[in-house]
Amino acid sequence: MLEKTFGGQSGGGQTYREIESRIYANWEQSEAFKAGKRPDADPYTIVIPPPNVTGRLHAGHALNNTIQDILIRFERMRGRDVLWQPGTDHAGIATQMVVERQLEAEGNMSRRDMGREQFVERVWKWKAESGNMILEQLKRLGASCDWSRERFTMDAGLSAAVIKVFIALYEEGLIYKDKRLVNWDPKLLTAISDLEVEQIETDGHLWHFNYPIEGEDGRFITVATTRPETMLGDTGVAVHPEDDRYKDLVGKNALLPLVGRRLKIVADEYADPEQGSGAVKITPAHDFNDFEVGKRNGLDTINILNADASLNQEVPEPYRGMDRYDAREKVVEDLKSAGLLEKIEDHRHTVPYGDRSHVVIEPWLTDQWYVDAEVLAKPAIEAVERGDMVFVPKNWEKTYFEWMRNIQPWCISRQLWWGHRIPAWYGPDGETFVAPSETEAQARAQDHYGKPVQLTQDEDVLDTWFSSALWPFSTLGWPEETKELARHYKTDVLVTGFDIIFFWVARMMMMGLHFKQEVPFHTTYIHALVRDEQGQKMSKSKGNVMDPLELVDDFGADALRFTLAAMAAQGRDIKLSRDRVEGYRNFGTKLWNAARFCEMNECVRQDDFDPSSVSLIVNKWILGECAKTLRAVTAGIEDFKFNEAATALYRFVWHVFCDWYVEFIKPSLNGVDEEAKAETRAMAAWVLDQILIMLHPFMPFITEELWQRLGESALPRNEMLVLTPWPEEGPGWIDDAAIEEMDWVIRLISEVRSVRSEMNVPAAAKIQLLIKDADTASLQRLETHLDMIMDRARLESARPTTAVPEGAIQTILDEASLILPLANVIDLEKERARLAKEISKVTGEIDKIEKKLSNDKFMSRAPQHVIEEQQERRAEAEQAKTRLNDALSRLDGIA
RNA sequence: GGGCGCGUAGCUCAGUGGGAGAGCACUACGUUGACAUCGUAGGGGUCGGCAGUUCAAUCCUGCCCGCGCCCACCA
Repeated sequence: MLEKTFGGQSGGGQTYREIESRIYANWEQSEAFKAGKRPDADPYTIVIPPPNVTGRLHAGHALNNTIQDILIRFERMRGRDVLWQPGTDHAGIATQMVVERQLEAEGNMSRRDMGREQFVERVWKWKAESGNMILEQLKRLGASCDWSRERFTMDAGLSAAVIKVFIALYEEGLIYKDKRLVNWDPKLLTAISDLEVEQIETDGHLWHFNYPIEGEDGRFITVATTRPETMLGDTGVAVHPEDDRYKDLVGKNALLPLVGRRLKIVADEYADPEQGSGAVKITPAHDFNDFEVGKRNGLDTINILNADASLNQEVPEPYRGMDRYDAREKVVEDLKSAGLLEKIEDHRHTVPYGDRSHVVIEPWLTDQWYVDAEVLAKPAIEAVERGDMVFVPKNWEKTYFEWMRNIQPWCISRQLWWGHRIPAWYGPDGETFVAPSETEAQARAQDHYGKPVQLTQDEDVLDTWFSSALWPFSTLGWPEETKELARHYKTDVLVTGFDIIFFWVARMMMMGLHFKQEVPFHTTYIHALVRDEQGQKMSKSKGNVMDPLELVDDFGADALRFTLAAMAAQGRDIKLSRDRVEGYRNFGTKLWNAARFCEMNECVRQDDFDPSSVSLIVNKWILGECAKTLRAVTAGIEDFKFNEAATALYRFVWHVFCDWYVEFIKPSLNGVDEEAKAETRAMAAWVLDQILIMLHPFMPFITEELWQRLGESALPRNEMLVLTPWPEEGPGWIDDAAIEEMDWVIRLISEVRSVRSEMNVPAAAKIQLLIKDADTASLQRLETHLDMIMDRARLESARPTTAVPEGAIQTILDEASLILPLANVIDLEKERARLAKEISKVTGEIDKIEKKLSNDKFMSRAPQHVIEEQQERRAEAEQAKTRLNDALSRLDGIA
């Protein structure tokens, strides 16, 4: 016998965590998630977006993995040979930061004191101890990954893939080293890519300085800047070539205050005559635009910053070693005292911040490794143009194209220790040897120099996204030609949020096409971002993080999953609300109790049961409704419309199966017609099974549990639900006549209930008392009122019908007779108001239809069936109006 | 500056070229029978505004208002 609920106090006192981990263990033990067990079936493959090893499950992960798991479980049930490839990402910066923080907290030595080798060892130790948490958390969600194939981006195999790709691209000239301005993070002391820079709107100032012109006493040129401290690195001033104000100054020099350097005044289109004074100071070493201007005009590039953004030896003595912001104040002050500060304006502009360090990024001149993304992007653009890879929703391809068509060189070197070290070695004269190993590099160096030399390996590691870009094939064994690679590449669907289209999707496309000559996946499903109830992006600093694990603890994984699926409509952010999760927990309870009802009534499935053979109308009807639900759920998942699938299931289970079917079959189950009873029992059991199957991808735990438990008391199950085949609709399952008939019955009953409820009917016993005491006058009033009630019911029943109406009409009469004695509690005013309102509503509708039907154009151009519909509607409305008016006048008669 | 998206019930959101929907919240009534993690019923919306296309617009088009996000630029 089933308990009252699945989990919780009335569920045998077991927590969701206990029950769910038991079920999960069973799945794993039976290797249900293992790929390769159906060699004759079509493969279906998803690679997980590898969470950072430092990750802790947040709502975004929960959504992302719920969707993947729905797809995976669905396709597994449809018989495909499914591989959901799991793993984690080494997350260079994030992980290094976590471990460094830990060292700091322990009061141990810093990373640099410790030395590279020891530090990396320490990170590995950390990974072994705590790097698995996120995957354990995915298991709690029910994720059915093939854990036997778990990978890590720094595994030997994946690292080999990284080296191979690096060397191949280097040899093709698509990876190169270059000295240029990069986004430098002065806190983390590493270069970062454009994508890791966040532009943040900030209130700042615009300082206007006067630079004296050399040889022309008293003449100045005014320049403006948002960053006064950079003036110490100025090497020129630019004006527009067509700007008459400055034409005579081009070729002359300005004198840089505080420093005394001569600044060449150059003509360059970059200077915008409309902006400020039209003259702009040029600091090639510390501004991306200025760098280009400097290059074009042969200006010096003077780097005035240290790695930590303090000022270096290139500036006059008083400024040396100062922090950039202290230097800013001092520069302004000094210029002011020199009388060269023209003015200060308030100015709102964007300032670049590091997305991890949250400090202001400096453009800084360094040697870094770059990928020639433009060349790699070309095939990746074409593949999407051709439709080899489609975005769902399609709109995102626009974003993808936009970025890919304007792609910049990708800076892939990072000045970190945790990551794939760049396989480049340098000879004593700086000659570069890119090779798979130091031994190999040595050999090449020997060839080059003619003798053995001392080599030093490049200190840098690769951007984490470099290895992520290879994930769809590196996890399958590439560069080895494994059978998994042959079978599962290309993969089927990539599921991710739009925030990493550039970081990851685009780069996987580039690498996949370059090294496998095929797209890594044929579909990318972009889901919404999860936000909190206020619509804010969840973040720790805002304190609005909704912990999915807490929700799982409180309401079960199924409830959270169903919530996310039901809210996964495309094109909008998801706001996760606890109430909603609770509501879907209740849905699970409802299902559980429907099963409990079936169990109590001995509704057990029959081995040879053919659902299309049923004879009772109610059973024909539920079969049809079930089939319609099956269609909706299947189509919903196939089309990535998870909310539609979830809604269809919710409605069917609760509002069709529980609300109506279960109520309708109670008489049969308690009756004496053994044949009807047997059919109904078998049907109820069969429908319940269909529900469990269809619901399983969404709510795997509760459905699996019910599947097992319901199998105990009757026919044993052949296999676990997780491996049970998805249903196929049989011929004749949808019987339109039965559905129409039952729809009408349901409408009728609802109407009667509505009337009853409005009459405020108390318990039957009370009614009996009232009847005894009722006087003639009130009885008379009630009779009149009864007519009105009947009118309302007839309104709904104004159609010819079979079998049911007699009984239904009887029901109305029964119900109404109960109401009879209640004349005294009827609020006549309220009833009058209600009638008046309905009359005006109906009148309005009639007017509208009338107008439409008298429209010549409508009559000549609208399709015939539409005209007929409208005429029918008008007739119905007029009938209704008549009745309502009658009722109103009778009501007036009572009063 | 370029692009994307959103505005529908008190709240959160579905949805459709031809009769406005769900969940939650709210109100009333109801618990010895699957389920109070429940049931029955009810109130509540000129579908952001204006114009256009159409026989017909909440839906398509344009403009406007409000909100959000992405990219680029910013002396």
